[in-house]
Amino acid sequence: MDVSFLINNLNDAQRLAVTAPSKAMLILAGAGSGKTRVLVHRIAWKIQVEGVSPHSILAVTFTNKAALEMRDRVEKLLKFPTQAMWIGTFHGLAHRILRRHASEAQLPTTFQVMDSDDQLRVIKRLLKSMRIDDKKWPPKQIQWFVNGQKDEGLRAKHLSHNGDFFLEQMIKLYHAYETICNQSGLVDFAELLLRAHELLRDTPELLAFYRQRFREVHVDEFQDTNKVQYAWLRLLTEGKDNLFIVGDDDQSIYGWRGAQIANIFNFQQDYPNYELIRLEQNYRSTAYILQAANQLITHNNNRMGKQLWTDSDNGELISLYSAFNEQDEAYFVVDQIQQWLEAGNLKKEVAILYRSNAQSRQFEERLMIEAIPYRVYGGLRFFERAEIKNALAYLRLLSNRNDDPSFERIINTPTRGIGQRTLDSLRDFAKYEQISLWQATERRINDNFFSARAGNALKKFQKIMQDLETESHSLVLYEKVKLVGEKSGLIDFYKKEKEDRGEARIENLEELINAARAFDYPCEDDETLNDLDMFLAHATLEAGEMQGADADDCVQLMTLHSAKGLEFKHVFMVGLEEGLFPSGRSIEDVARLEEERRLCYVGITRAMQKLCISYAESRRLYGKESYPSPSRFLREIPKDCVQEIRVRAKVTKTFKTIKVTESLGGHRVGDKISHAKFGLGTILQLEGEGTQEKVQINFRESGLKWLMLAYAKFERLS
DNA sequence: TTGTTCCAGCTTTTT
DNA sequence: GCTGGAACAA
Repeated sequence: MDVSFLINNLNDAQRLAVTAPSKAMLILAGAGSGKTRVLVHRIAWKIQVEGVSPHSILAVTFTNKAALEMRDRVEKLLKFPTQAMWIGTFHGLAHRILRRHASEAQLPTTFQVMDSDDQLRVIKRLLKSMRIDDKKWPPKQIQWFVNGQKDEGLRAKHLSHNGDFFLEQMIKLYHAYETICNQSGLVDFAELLLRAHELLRDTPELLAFYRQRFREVHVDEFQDTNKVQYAWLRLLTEGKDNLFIVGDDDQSIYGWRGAQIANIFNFQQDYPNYELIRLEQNYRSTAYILQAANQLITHNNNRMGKQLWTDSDNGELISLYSAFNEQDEAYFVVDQIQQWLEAGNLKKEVAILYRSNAQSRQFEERLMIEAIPYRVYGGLRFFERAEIKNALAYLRLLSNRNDDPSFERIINTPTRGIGQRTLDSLRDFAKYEQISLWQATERRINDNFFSARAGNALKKFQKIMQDLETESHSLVLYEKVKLVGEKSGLIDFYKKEKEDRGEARIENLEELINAARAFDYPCEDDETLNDLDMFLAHATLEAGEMQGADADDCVQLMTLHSAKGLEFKHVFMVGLEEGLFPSGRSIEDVARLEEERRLCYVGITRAMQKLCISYAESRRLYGKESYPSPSRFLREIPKDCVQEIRVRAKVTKTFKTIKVTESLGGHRVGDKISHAKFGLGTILQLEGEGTQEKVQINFRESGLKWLMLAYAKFERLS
């Protein structure tokens, strides 16, 4: 059989990686070097050439998007279905294993997955019930602590405080949190991984089964794995060394959420016979862009070392724009986008990348004014909307009455006259009797504990759930979802809301029904899982996959983090200022600063043809004006890749209200001055009034700058 | 129960 | 400077 199509279009390094025998392989794949391609072809090669059963393939990614893409491309390459292969995210696969072996993992068969929002609610509730001051013990911090420990593979019982009061309290809370989760049958994201690891570690038959089953284990973005994820991979492949990992230490940008680049070194130690292949040929960017990226990243010490190269031309110089403030920056960027579009290019080829979400607003406003369609990534996703989460909470409670967080969420949504007092009483009783809120409600109703009013309200709620139970029994999934919308009173409730808002919510609920109708979970023959539970888990694990097709031609706005893995012909990297990028919180710590630099590296390497970098000399941040200095990363990019851009003539249009004058505070255009920091220069423009007086100076050493007259330290040379 | 007001907090984000 | 949550009054 002719298998040349599997290797024909690969370079030498890629071909080596694809055709290497089954053993520990470390593929260091630079940005744009075709790593997904290698993974996809490798899987296809194993099946097509070496006769490995699709059943024996495991491929793990971090995002659903990446998993989907891999599945898609393998399918296109091999031209046969990929259902039998386990291709998915760490969390998705861990969930799958836990569902199959729920009882061995000490979970109820109806266990559900909590997202971070649910998790935070549980913690807040917990603090209340333990009468702990949430000012002194911020819920976010506790969440951070718990997840951090779980990422490290540690449970509360493994931790000791050694007399440290803070730790002691944290451990106590961690413990209490574990108890609640277990009672309610809830599993958070970190727990999925931890439990799946413990399950395999402590159940030899299962471990043996999965070790035997997965002959080829592939991991994408390995630099982002945390300790538990690595331990899980290690369990599955120990002894057989059938672990094929692809990663790029220079693109590790998730250290703050537990990712350990050290896992690459651990891998080298744990699999001493590993083979290393570097993919250094870049097929994405022009030579100038690559040169900038290469040079920037050499400023990091903690790296394995890698030099990207390309066959392509130098391309255009990287543009650098020094904006006068954040509005000027937005004006400049949108102006450049218009030029790009006038030249006959597409909107979707353009991306604006920023460090923090708050920066998007200026660009949105400007794009809106110019009527250029755009799309902002991030923000609230479909399954995270309040109305959707409310409907899902009814479904969860339907599946599992012990799900207290869901009970809390909907007991009075829509309002049915169950007030704080009633709830507090129920909570206390449930806590005292160690039963769920649902059970507490039942018992209190039977005992006629409450006043007629509160009691009736509770009975009403109880009846809703009972009716749902009996009526939904014979229904298919989407009909159940539909029924919940009606019976719960949510639809009626939203109908009464202000028109726009309520209408949108009802539309979303209808969309949820559609999602349920279309839901089709990957099912192997041996799996007979409850479709409602699977749908609910899907909603949590793939909260973002409902977003519309990105086929629309829009300018793309996103953070640098979410740009990883994507590429655009024209990239704007904005806000390169000390304190913003690198983030002020990372400046003091070398490791964190290096992560910021990698983030910058990721940003640069997203660009295929044209890269524009900008910074503002003044920026409004948290309501007050700041005067940041340009990012240190700018100095780390070689000068000969960069050209400075000036478009003053156009930009003054934005500042119609600003008075441009010939002289201000005794200074005149054309004056020669000397500045304490920037040295000698000439005044080019003066504008503004009062405290907003600004002066533009052309410095001999450091070029054009706008300075605030009130702050600037310079004197006139006569 | 709802609307108002005040106050803290404020990278990055997937799962 | 904006937002979300909590505390408070009507």
